[in-house]
Amino acid sequence: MTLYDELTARGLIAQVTDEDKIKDLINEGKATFYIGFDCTADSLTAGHFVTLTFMKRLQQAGNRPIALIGGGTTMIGDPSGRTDMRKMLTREAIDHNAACFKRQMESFIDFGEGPGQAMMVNNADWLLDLNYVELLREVGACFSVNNMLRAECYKQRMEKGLSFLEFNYMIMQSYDFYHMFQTLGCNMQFGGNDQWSNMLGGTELIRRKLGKDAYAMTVTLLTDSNGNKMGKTAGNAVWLDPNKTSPYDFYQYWRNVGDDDVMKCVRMLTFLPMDQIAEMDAWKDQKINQAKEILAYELTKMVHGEEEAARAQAAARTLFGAGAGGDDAPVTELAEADLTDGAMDIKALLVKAGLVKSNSEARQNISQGGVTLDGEKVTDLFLSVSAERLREGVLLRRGKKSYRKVILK
RNA sequence: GGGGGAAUUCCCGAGUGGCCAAAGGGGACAGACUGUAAAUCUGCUGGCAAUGCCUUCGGUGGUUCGAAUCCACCUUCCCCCA
Repeated sequence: MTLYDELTARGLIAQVTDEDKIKDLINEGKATFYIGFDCTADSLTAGHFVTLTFMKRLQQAGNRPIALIGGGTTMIGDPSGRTDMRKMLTREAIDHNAACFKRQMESFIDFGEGPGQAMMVNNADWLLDLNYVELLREVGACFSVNNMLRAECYKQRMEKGLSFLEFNYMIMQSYDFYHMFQTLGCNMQFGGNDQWSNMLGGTELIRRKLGKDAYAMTVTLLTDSNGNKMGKTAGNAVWLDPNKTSPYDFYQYWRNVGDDDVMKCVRMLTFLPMDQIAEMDAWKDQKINQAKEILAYELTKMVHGEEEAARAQAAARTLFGAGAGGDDAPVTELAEADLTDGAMDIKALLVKAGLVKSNSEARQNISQGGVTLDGEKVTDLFLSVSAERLREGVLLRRGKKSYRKVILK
């Protein structure tokens, strides 16, 4: 099975500019492809996951990835899929975020100087020095505003308002491709499907300016069966940084995907062989939970390593299985200073363990019967837990899925 | 350049001097039912030493016994005309 066929079978390819050329290019490992990252946060998210694994697949076939950090474009802000304007970040913040991204990417992508090894570049290096009038003459002339306004990415914004700053995002992104095509031999751009129109801007620019062909390929956006983007819980991103989203929570996110979405995720995100996936496809009802476990395990392994994945899985199994052991539970340590009169109020304990945000929330969860302490339902809002008991460690659980071991040191 | 409008809690959106911690919906969270799923139903949704107190309705000042609501200025956005 060729790489392209596999990508298609996995449902990863959304759109391509020239199917035959691209097939040939990537199957033969002849592509030098770039993908842009808008570094608006200090960690990649589960939303970037498909893209990262896609990059990895391409690299494994001998293609050379270029990870482009949008140090320059982040200063403009991509209006795609947004109804509001992005915050503008300082140069320092962007640099910091870029460094964080690279560290995380290194567990997927092989960076280095050799053939096929990935490189990381920052478009601030060329965008920030552009001269306005020169740019207008050089590339501005190649863009039709009429066409740009028809682009999907601006449609939404046409109703809500689009600043000239953001309108230029497409031009900057196109310029990136044009620049790297010439300086790095980058012949293909790759990205999320929401980037399609911006990407076409680049191939178009290269054709007009240089009379050469460059290609673009987009990856299917990972959405659930309701059409919502995946990789978010409660409006917050699921981060790849273990300090922002613990390996356990990361595992749980995938363990809890809807029935209708499991196999799609397995296909798109894991590196399991296609025949194994075909077999899993037949699993139904109760057995589908096995597929979810495999999905969660595989992904956690990729991001946090085998050891963490095994721990998260063991923790989940004890917690949701028969025994309420909890030896693998995430631990919160308390100090004597956290106690008042040699004991701790149950609400304070919940807050301290990070299971709830405030005492009020704790009160609510308790009165709704959602809190258990060592497996026993807490009914007393003013329950006080003694130091002795805390010293031995208690298993605190809120709702079905959040729990923590709390121990006094 | 001229004129008109808007900014409300996580989001959408009501409220136009006290009855407002602020309707309604969405989302989130908890409970029931389940399979750690979905759907459904119920509860809940600013904070706290909690029949009370504190902070919140773009920002800063002001009027008033009392302001999300009125006034002034500022910021951002939208619409119409040029």
